[in-house]
Amino acid sequence: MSVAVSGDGLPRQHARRTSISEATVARLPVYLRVLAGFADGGIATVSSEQLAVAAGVGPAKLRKDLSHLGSYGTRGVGYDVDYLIYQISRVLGLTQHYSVVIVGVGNLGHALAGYAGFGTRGFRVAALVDADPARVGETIAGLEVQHVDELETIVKEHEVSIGVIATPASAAQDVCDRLVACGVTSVLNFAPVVLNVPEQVDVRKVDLSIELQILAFHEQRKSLSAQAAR
Amino acid sequence: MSVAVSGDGLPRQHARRTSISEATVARLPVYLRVLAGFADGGIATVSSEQLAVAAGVGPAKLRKDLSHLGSYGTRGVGYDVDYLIYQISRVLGLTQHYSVVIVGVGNLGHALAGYAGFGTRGFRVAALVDADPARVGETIAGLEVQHVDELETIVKEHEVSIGVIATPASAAQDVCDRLVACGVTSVLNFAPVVLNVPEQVDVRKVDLSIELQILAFHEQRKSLSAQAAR
DNA sequence: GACCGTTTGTGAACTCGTGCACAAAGCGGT
DNA sequence: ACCGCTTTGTGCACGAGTTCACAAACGGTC
Repeated sequence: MSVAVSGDGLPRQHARRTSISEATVARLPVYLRVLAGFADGGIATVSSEQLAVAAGVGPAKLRKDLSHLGSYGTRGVGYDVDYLIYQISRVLGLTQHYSVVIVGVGNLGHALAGYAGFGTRGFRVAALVDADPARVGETIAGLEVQHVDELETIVKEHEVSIGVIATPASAAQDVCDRLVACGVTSVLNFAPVVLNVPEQVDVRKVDLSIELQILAFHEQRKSLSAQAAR
Repeated sequence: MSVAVSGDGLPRQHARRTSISEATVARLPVYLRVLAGFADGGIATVSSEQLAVAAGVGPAKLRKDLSHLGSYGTRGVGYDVDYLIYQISRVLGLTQHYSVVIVGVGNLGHALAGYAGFGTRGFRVAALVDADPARVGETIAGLEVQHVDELETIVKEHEVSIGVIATPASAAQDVCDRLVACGVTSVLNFAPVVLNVPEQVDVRKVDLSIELQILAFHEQRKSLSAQAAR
């Protein structure tokens, strides 16, 4: 596998040596979690078959995914669990540390602040902020809630790279703009709006309402086909 | 279990005659929300261009998506907002009512119970259950928390069709099995595990940890390419 | 060292989703 | 009734992602 030779002098911002597709990147964290489970169970080696079953994908897809980040398996044997964990962590960038700021400390913000997933694997919640003065000063999960006016200061001081938006829909775009303005380039959005951001900023959205509606569609499809079969 | 394992090359594709692709279905709720905003603003007609911008997709993709559910636009004019809302709602199955049970009333369960998105558009939270006896009896968002042992009774009585799993990872598969056993065919999973379910059951997962790790990957990619440009 | 069963890594075919470009279709003005 | 402007719906080409199938590679055994 050769490293991409950039012959174009054009300063295109992405599509450089990505070579790892978005679909693969979305699955790597799953593999990582499954592997961590194997490691805890004292298993030193896994085959693509075992890993695939545990991760809920096909063995071929799994092997192709892993092949995109190098040849780290041993033919006839499988993959060394610890080594694979290290490699995936490295590719995902989890060997670095990322500071996260959570904006909006409503029901959801509370839950997020207490979520253990943030603490693990290189993520650290640097601050919690809210626009409601009544909430400022409250301590949640060992952090004191600060006012949203402090946002710029906080981002600069803690070198925040990831912003989590857990505000009402009406405030989300404004908060997002402010985050982007002070240099945040990754946003995780829980508000039910489509955020408008410059090209270099990555936004991932988590939207319960949408998930429910997708499930509703399939529910209807199933009940319709059951009816048709009658 | 019944999940395809080694050898059998049977593709577990659950689509029978879905003339609407999964990718399109995932976008329809977004269109619906944007359209609702237009309707609130008193706008009666929108072009694919306007809708596309507001929904964050390309105009061609939007038109193709809408064409999959019929020809509901008028050439030279655009789409009637109210009529399109009705048609998308119908296709998504939102004209029916769905009962939801939320399992696990920790931080996240609390937030979900209070989430307004459940109340709207045909979804009703029928019950909240938890395994912790200390939590049983507590009232959240107007609902009394019941013990998880009541799960089967609740599902039968309220004709629950959608189960939301907000338990710790260790309990998720067990809860899921019980939901499936009493007839639930759609599951929204917040626990960080890969659920094993029979073919006819749809599972959608929401996983904060995975989203963060995907963002981390892109953060790293951006910082690396910035370094290379130097 | 050669053989054997196992498992990886990957070319190749195939499916699915996206973007382009344009003809068909409607509306309003003359 | 015609013309010109606007916008939809869609055929087509392209690219991304998935699955298949198999040769190459490896450890263990004789």
